[in-house]
Amino acid sequence: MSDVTHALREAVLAALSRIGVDDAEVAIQEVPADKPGDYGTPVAFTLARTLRRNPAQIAGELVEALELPAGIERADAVGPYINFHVDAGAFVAGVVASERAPADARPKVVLEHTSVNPNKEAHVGHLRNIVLGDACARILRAAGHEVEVQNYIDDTGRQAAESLFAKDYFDAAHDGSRKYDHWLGELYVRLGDAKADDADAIEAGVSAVMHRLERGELRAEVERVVRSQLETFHALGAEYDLLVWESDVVHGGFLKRGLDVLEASPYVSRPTEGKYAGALVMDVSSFLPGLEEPNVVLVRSDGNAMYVAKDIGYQFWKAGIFEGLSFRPFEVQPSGASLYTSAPEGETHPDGRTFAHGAEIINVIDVRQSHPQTLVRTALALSGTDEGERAFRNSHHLAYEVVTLEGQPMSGRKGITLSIDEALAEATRRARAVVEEKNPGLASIDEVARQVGLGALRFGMLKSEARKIIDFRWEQALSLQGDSAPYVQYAHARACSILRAAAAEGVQREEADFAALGPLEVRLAQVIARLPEVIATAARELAPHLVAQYALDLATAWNGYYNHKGPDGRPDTQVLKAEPGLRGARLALVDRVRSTLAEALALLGIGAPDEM
RNA sequence: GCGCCCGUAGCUCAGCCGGAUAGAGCGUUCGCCUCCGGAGCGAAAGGUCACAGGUUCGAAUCCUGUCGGGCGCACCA
Repeated sequence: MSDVTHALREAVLAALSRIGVDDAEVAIQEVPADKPGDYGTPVAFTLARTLRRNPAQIAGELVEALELPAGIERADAVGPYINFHVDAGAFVAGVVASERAPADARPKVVLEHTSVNPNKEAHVGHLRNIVLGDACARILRAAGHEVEVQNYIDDTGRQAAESLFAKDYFDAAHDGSRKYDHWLGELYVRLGDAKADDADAIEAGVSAVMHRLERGELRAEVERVVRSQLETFHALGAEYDLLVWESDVVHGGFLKRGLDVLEASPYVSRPTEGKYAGALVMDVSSFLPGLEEPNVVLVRSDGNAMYVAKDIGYQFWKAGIFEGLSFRPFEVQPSGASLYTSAPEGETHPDGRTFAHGAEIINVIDVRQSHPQTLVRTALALSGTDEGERAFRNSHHLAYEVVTLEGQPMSGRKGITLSIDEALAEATRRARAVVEEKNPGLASIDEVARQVGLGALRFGMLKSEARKIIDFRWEQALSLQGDSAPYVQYAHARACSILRAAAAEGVQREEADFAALGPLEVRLAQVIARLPEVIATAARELAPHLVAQYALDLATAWNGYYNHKGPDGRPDTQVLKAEPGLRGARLALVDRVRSTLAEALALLGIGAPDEM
C-alpha cells in the first residue's frame, strides 16, 4: 500500500471513530476514470447495515468528520462512495521522490526449480518451470526474503543412465558440432528405438550404468550434461545458488535419516499383519482428511524404499532437520554470483556459507506432481520437529500447468517437442528482424535483439496464472506487440528517448514545478504508486503474473499519457515543449515511469533496453 | 469411484480475501505521424461472466448442486 492510500485509510478510520464506529474494513481503491476523484472508499456500504442507515447519509457524515491528510485537497460524498481528490502537484512530487523502503527482512526461503533430468536438452515445458521459479525468486527477494535457489540433479535415475549407456552402445563421440545436451538427447531417443530389437542387452547395459551412477563413478559424465544445460538456463537469465545431486543425497543417507525421524512419529508404523504386513507406512489421514486410503507406503515389505521416502529425506534436509551434505564452488555465473554444488569431497560451509535451513520451502513442479508433493509436505508435519512444523506451515508446491505445442501434448516419442535453445534462437532472430526494420543502424542490435526475443519468450510464460495451460504457438509466444514484453520495453525505450533528448538540450536537471501538473499526471502517478503492493501480493501468492499484468498496466498508462490530446485535438502532454518548470516536473515523472517499468521487467527477469 | 484444477468477447487471457457502466491483446472495421519513437494511440463492433439455486444493500468474485474439459489417486521411478 502506498503512503497516500495508507494515510487515507488512517484518516477514514479516525473519522469513523469520531462518529462512534471503532472497527471496520476500509478499502481504499482508485476510482474509475470517468468518476470524480482519485481515490475512493465504499466503506459507507458496510456500515449501512450495522448503523441501520442510508449509506449516502453515512458517507456525507463521514466526509464532515474527516480530517484530510496532507496532500489531499478534498473529500466528497459521491452517492454512497467517499471520493478523495489529491493535490496533483504534491501527489506526483511524492510519488516521484518516494524511495523504495528497504523491505523488512523476511524468513529464508529455499526455492527449488528447474530440476531437469541430466540426459537431454531442456524443452519449452521446462521453460515454464525455469522462468516461473526464477521470477518468483526475484520477486521474493524484492519483498525482503533471503532466497536460496536449488536445482536438483537426478544423476542416478534411469534417464541419465540410458543416455550415458547410449554413448557406449552406439560407440558415439561428441565432435562439438552440436551442443552436447542436444547430441546426447538424440542418442537417448535412438536408444529408445533400438529397444525394439535388442531389449535384453540394452536393459542389462542400462542397469549396469545405473549401478555405476549410484556409486558416483560417472559424475564427470553427468557433469558434462549439466554444464551444457546450464548454458541454456543462463541464456534465459536464470541463476542458482546450489546444485543438489541425487547421488550425494543417497550417500548422505537422507533416506535413512528421514525414515529414522519418521519412525519416531506415532503416525508411522510397521504393521505385522494385513495388507501392509512388513511394510513401513505413514498414516496421513489426520492431515489429509477424506482419503479412501490413509496409509502411504514408505518402505515396501521387501525392504526397498519408495521414491517419496527419498524425497521426504531431501525436504527434511531443506528444512534443516538434519545435515549431511558437503559442498564446493561449481562455477561463476554470468552475473558474477557463485554457484555451488553438493560434492562428496566438499566442505560443510564453503566460503562460510550455510545451505538449506529454509523457514519456507517452495517447490516449483508441475501440477501432476501434486499428490506426491502433498505427501512430502505432510511428512514435514509428522516429523515431530520444530523445523519440520515451521516448514510445513510455510511450504508451498507451486503447481503449474503443462505447456502444449500447437494444441498437442508434448511428446519426444512423437517428435512433438521444442527445445529452449531453438525457441530462444528463433525469438532472437525474429526480434532482430524487427529491430533492423524499425531502427536501422542501432549499434547494440545483437544485445537488443537478445533482450527483446528473450523478453517475449519469458513474458509469454509469465503473463497468465500458473494454473492455466499454456499452448505454445510461435505467433503468440514471439509476438512483439500487444500484451507482450516488447510492448513494455518499447514504452521504456520511448521514455528513455525523451530523457536523452532532454539531456541533449541540457534541461534534464531543470527545476520542477509540480504545482503545474494536473489530473493526467495524477493518473499516471497512481499506477506508479501501486508497485510496492503488487510486489508484496505477488510474493505472498507466488504469482508473477501479477507483476506482468502490472507492467502492462503501467506501459498502457504511459502510452496513453504520451499520446493524449486536448479538446482542440492538439497534444497536451508534451514534455520537452512544455514551459520550463512544467517541463521539469514532467521530466521527473517520465524518469520515474522509466525506472518503474525497468524495475517491473527486472522482477520478471526481462531486460529493458534504452533503445530498440 | 474419490480428490484437485479449469470454464469470462470469434481466439488467448486479466479481473476473483464482494463494491461504481465486466477490461486487455489478437482478429475485423474506421481514424491519428507539419506533434518528444506509429513495436504506439483513439474509436466501433463483439458478453445470459458454463448452467441452476443460495447468501447479501450489492455476486464474474463467496456457498451448494449440475453440466462440460483437464489432471491425479500402486508395496512403479
